[in-house]
Amino acid sequence: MLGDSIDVLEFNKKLKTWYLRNHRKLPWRETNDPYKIWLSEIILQQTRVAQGTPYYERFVTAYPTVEALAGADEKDVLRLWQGLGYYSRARNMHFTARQIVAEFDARFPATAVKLEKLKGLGAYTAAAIASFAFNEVVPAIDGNVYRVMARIFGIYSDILSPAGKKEFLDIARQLISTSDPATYNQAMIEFGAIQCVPVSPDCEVCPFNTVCYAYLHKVQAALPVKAKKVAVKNRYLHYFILEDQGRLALKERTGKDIWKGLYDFPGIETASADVSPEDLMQDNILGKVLEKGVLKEIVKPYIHILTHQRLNVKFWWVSLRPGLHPGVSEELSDNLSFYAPEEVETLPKPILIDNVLRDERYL
DNA sequence: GACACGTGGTG
DNA sequence: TCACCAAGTGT
Repeated sequence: MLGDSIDVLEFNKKLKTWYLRNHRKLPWRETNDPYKIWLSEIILQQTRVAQGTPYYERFVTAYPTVEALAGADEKDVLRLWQGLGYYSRARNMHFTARQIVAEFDARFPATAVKLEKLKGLGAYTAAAIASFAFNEVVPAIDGNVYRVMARIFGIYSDILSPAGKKEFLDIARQLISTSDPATYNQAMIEFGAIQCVPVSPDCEVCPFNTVCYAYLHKVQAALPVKAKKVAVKNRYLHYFILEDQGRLALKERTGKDIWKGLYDFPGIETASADVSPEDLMQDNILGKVLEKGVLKEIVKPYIHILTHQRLNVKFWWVSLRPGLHPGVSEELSDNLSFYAPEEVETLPKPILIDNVLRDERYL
């Protein structure tokens, strides 16, 4: 399942050897105290070690135990957190400290499943605490681990999607050392943090460079895959429905834009929802034909949602006077042609175009 | 499942 | 300058 090229035992041996030789000494690695491990994990969420370490030291000094933290005022906790960002981490941590004292006699639950029920502890943090403090055999998969796994095993699943996460988790469960899960997890994280770094990793000194998929295929930069959260963009389109005795002018979309290969109407795009008469008349098909026909604004605006675009669309119906066709289409545009209703029905069109024609009782 | 949540570092 | 990111979680 991991691919025939990589043996689990061998992988673990190499990883552990690398870790014992290369890992950094970090204060929260010197303890098995679940409270301190928890503190460090919360602080390090989406936060660099260099930035979080001073906060960890201050918190341990100010609140050495979960009881001490539970006894603090929230505003003092937030004050100590000041500058770290993501302040809900501090509020949740304080809330959870009180819960642990009140409900669990100040003792941390010892399994990832139980830990994950606590506020501020998700899958990663729960697994990390269970593993580091209680030696539970459960993979702690953070951003570093996703990167390491994606590259070594050539996994292209989106690490931000639930399906992708499950895939990584399934593989990690096969991979984790059952004899020393804590070191395995620390090693995977540390390996990602200082060897298998996001940008320009030094693969020449990597112990896995004989088996690493990303190295062998030179796709380190492409892994892991994180689906881009492309902002939905607003676009404002104005379509002109040119009608010549029942026939409509349509053209095939050929560009790199949306709806390639489908047929729609001529039109313009504007920067905002507002369109001035100048916009409509200036350098476009409507300007050329308007004097030859009757313009009817279709007041109802259409909203059409694409994956990364929100189209705000207005239609303008232009009834051309008889006798213009043929000839008009050639004058207006190369690929613009007039089609009878039966033909319009047959042409492939965006559903938006189909909708407006049915709304207008044309189809 | 998308989005908000913070700050400082990096190319 | 600025997008992108760094040991994620809650809604």
